[in-house]
Amino acid sequence: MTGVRARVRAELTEEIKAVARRHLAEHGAAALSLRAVARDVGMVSSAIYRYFASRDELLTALIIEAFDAVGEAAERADATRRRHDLAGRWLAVARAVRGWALANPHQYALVYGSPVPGYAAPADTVDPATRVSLVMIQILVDGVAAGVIEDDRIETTRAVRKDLEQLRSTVATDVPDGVLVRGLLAWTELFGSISYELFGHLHGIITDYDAFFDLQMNRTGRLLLGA
Amino acid sequence: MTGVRARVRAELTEEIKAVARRHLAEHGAAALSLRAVARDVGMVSSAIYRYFASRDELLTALIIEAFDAVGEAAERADATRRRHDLAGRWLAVARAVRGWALANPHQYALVYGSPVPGYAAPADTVDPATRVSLVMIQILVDGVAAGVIEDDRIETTRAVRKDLEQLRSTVATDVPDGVLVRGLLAWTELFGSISYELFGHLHGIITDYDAFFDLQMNRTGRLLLGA
DNA sequence: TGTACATCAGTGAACGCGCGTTCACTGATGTAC
DNA sequence: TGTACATCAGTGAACGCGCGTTCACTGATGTAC
Repeated sequence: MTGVRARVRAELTEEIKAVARRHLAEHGAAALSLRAVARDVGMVSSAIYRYFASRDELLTALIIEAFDAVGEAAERADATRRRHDLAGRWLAVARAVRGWALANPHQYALVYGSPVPGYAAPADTVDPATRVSLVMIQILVDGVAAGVIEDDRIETTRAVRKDLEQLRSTVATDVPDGVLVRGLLAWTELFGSISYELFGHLHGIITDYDAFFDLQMNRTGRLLLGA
Repeated sequence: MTGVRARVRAELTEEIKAVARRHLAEHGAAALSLRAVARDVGMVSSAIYRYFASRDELLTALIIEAFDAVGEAAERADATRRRHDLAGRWLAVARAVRGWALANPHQYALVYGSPVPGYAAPADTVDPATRVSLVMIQILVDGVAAGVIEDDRIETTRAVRKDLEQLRSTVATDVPDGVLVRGLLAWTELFGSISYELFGHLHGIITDYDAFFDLQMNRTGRLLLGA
């Protein structure tokens, strides 16, 4: 029967990724070693090369996985709220992203932290990366369609106007510039807050992280949705 | 004359730090190697141990330097504006921090990016780390003293209230909770924006980074200072 | 002021480690006639 | 259906690399009498 070799191959590829994911979760991306992964899979180190052409290719697979995981978490959280409950959706998504980050700090650092030295992300990682942002953009699109989110005037350069136009034409039909900018601001605020907490900059300042995060995201949500 | 040995020692310590700083700037913290630094200083690798007890100690020195540098950049920028020009001060400080980050991306990543694997920051790094935040807190303190910044109501837990009280009692006398929270939000927004840009997440979305940053920080400033 | 001793900087070799990647190979699994 | 050949997975040894840290040592610089 054709395909049995292919199936075993697919299974082993998955197993290697699973072990690599565990190593990443435990020791971080910089410490991810092909040899160590091979040892844990029960292979000799050179055998990994039948499945991944290099360490970078394995890293790329993990990055795609991480983007997918956080994207899925955001989508699921978004789906738990009614479509017109924009504030609720925003908070749910924000909490979901933070929850995923706290549960998978090294994965979070891999995709949203400082770049891995010597690694350049290939084009394959672009699409999975956008998945999570599409969730938030959809909140904006829905809000604008329902007439609930108001635009406001912004002053900026022609280049930025063009960037926003470009962004709108690909994913955010009908969302005006002012709203788009607020969206991007909320977005960086979300990742800024999570990074600040996760990378230890609130240590000694805030003790009740959960409540503080909600407080911040509620404010950000009001900024995002209110005029 | 006593002290000549000490002076030479101090000079060499500085030289080692300078070379290490250059290596950090060029290759990042993870790639910082005692042996490579020693080579560039013109010493045998073991000689470094007369000056720094370990690689971690050298890293600590670089972290302190980086915090000091960004703190000083913020202070200088702050001093260029009139004391009562709160919005101007905020934008100047924000631009200064970003400017420093763009000029020294690896240093920025060292202190504000994902933690260096296997390195735990010692207590010595806490004081230099706060220097830059003190600049912004002073803007809030001045604004409150001048009666320009208004408080607003926040809903949160007792634990967060206590955290804010603690923060106020050490550095931000008379700044009410609502303003403190807005300050922290602006702060994470600033570092979130810089990290987002520096770590490549705006790539393909924004081309005019300077204008986009100003746009964001102007908004953040209004949120911070307006009620 | 001159000498005896202590302090310290820098040397060079070594320890022990782990890494990514290549390569010639064995043996099993699939494919074509 | 059975045989000959091609494909592929996995092996084991090796290459060449660089790292942090330790240690016994030499020789120069300071200090005390």
